[in-house]
Amino acid sequence: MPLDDRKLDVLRAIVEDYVATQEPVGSKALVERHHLGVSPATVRNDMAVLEDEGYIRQPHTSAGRVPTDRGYRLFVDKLSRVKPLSPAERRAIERFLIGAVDLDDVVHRTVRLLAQLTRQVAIVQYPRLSRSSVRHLELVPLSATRLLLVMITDTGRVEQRLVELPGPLGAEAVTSLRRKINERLGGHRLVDTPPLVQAMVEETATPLRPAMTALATVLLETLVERSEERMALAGTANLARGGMLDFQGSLRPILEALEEEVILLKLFGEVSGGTLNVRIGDENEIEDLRSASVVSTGYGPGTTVVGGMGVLGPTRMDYPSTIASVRAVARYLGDLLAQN
Amino acid sequence: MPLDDRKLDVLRAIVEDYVATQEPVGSKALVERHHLGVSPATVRNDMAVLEDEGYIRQPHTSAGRVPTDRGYRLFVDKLSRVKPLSPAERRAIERFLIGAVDLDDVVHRTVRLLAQLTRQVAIVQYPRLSRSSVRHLELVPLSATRLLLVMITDTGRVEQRLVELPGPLGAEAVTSLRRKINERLGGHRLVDTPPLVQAMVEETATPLRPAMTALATVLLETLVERSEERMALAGTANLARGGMLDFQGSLRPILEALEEEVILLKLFGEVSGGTLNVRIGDENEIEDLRSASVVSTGYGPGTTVVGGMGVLGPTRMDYPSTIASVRAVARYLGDLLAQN
DNA sequence: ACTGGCACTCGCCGCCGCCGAGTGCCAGGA
DNA sequence: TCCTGGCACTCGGCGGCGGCGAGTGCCAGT
Repeated sequence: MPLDDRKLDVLRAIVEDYVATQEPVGSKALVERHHLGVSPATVRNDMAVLEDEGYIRQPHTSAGRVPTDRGYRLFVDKLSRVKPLSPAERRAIERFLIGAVDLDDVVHRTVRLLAQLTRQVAIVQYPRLSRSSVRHLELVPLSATRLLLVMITDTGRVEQRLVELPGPLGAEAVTSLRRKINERLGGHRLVDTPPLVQAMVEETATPLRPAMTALATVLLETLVERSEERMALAGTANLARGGMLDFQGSLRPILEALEEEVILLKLFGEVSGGTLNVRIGDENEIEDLRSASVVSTGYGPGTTVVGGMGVLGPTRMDYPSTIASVRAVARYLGDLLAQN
Repeated sequence: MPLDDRKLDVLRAIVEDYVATQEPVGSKALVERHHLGVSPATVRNDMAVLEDEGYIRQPHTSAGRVPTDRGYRLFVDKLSRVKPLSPAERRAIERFLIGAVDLDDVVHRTVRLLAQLTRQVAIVQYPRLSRSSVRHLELVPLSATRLLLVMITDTGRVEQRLVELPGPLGAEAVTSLRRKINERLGGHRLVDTPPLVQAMVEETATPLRPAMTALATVLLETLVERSEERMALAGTANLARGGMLDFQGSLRPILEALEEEVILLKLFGEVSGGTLNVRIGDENEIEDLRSASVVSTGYGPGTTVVGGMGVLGPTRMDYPSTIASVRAVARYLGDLLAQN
C-alpha cells in the first residue's frame, strides 16, 4: 500500500515538529503549524495509516504521535532536502582552518568544530595508516642498542616506535639502514609494504641482518598489522542536553561505547565508499547504540578516503542540517589534506 | 568546641555508611551497623552537635544525616586510614605494565587502569614538556623548503612540528643544523632552553641564519611557550552510575569541564609538590566541579614530578580506597618512567 | 474524499491521608 | 556529668482519587 503524497507530507511535518519541540505532535497542532490545506480529521486518518505502516507511533493512547526509527528512515531517504549551511556556519568552518599547525591540531579542531555545529557528539578518525603512503622513515639512535623509528605519511601522520636492537650499531650502519628502508618503502602505500619489508630483510647482508630483522618486525607488527587507528572525540556534554529524555534514560551505555575504540572503529568500517551514511536507532549494529543515530562519512583528499568522521546523537535529531554539517566538514577537511 | 572521640567515631560511621548505601543514615541504623557501645539517643545528641558544627546535615527534617563537604574534609584529614589495595587490585596494576610499547600506550593503559580501579573518571597528564629534558632533536627534510622537527624527551614523549623554511636548504646544511641544535640543546631541560636557542641563532653564520631563525621560532613558540600539555581521559561512563543522583542532577557541566583542556590542566597546577591532593566539592576552584571531588597527585621518576594524574567523582566517594589507588598507580607509573 | 461533530481514553496534576523513619527533648539513673 | 529509655512530633514518600484536557477513532453528512 503506497503512501500518497499528502501522507508523506504529514510524516514530514510530524518529524519536523517532533524534532523541534521534542513533544508528541497531535493532528490539530499539525494543521496549525503547517499549511496542509486539510482538516485535523483528515490528518488523523492519515496518521492512522502511517501508524499501521510502522512509521509513527503513540507513546500512549491519547497522546500525539512520535516518529519511529522507520519513520526517520523514510524521512531521511525521501522527504528531506539537505539544508544549506547558514553563513554563520560557513564562517565557523572557515575560521577553523586557519592556524592549524599540525595534524593533531587539525583533527582536534575538526572534531570540536563538528561537535559545535551539530551540537552533538563528534568523532573524527585520524587518517588511516593503511590508506596512507610512506613519505619518509627516520631512524634516530637513542643508545647503542636502541633506535627510534619515526614514520611520516603523506597525510601528515607521524608515528614513532622504539626498536630494541639485538646488538650495538654504529652510526654508519644506521645511515645505511635509513637509506635502504627509505629507498624500498618510500612512496608506497602502507598496505603494500609487507612483501617489500620481507624482501628487504632477505637481501640484507649478514652484518646488518639482525638489526634489519628487528626493524622489520617492528614495522610489520606495529605499523601495519596493528595499524593503530586513533580517533578524537568531542561534545560528549551534548549527550546530557535534553535531560536524558533521549537515550531511554541512561547515558551509561552510550558513554561506554564511546570509550571503546574498537566499537567506534566499527562505525567507520563501512565508510569506504565515500558516501555519507546514516544509521538510525535499531539499524545500528552496536547494541549499546540502539537508542542513538549515527551520521558518518569518509573524508580524504579528492575522492580517496583516508578516514572516517561523523556524529552521534539521539534518534530525534535534525537530520538535514546534521547531514549538511558532516558533509561540509568532511569536504573541508579533505581539501585541507589535499592542499598539503 | 573540640569534638570528642566518640563524635568523631560517629562522623566516621556516617561517612562510611553514606558512601556505602548512598542513603541518609539515621541514629538507629548507625548503632546497629557499628558497635559504638552507646544508645541511639546518645548518637542523636552527637549528631546534633556535628550538625551545628557543619559536618553533617539533614536533607529534610525527619530524614537521616548526610555528610557535608566539610564533613568529608574532616574525614579525609583525620578519620580515615589509607585502605591497602586488594590483591586483585595489585595484580591489575602489575598486569597493565606488561606490554606497553610506547608512551602513548603507557598513558592510555594507565588512565584506563585508574578508571577501572576507582570506578570513576580518570585523568592522566602526559609528562610535561617543561619538566622534561631534550634527549634528541631530529630534522627530517620533507621538501626543499620544509623540515619536520622531531623532539624526543627523556620521558619518552615525542613531539613533531612542521617548519617552513624561508629558502631551499641542501642536505649538508640540514646535517649541520641538526648537529648544532643537538649539541646546544641536548640534555637540557626544556624550561632552560629559550636563552640557549636565542644564543644559538645569534652565533649562526649568515648562510644558515634564516633557516636557523625559522627553526628557533618554531622551537620557542610551539615547543616551549605553548608547551601543549596533553592528557588522556577514561571512565566518563562512570559518571552515569548512580542514576545522576550525584552531581545535582545534570552531568552536563561536568562533561563540559572535562572537555576543556584548560580547565583540566588547572587541576594539576598544584601537584608540583608531589603530595596527594584532595579537593572536595566547594573546595574546587572550578565552578562546574563544585558538585564533585577530585583526587590528584603528581607522578614522575623518583621524587621529581613530570606530570599530574587523578580521578574525579561524586563527593560521596570512597576516599580511602580512591586515594590508595591513585597513589599506587602514580607510584607504579613513576617507577616505569624511571626504569626507562 | 474530506469534514465537523462527538464520545471516549488516558496521562498528568493536584489533593489527601496514612505510614514510618527519624528526630528533639526530657526525666530518670549510673 | 553523662548516658539512656520513652515519647510526642515532623515530614517525606506513597498510593488512591477525581478533574482536566489533549488527542484520538469513528461516523454521518456534504
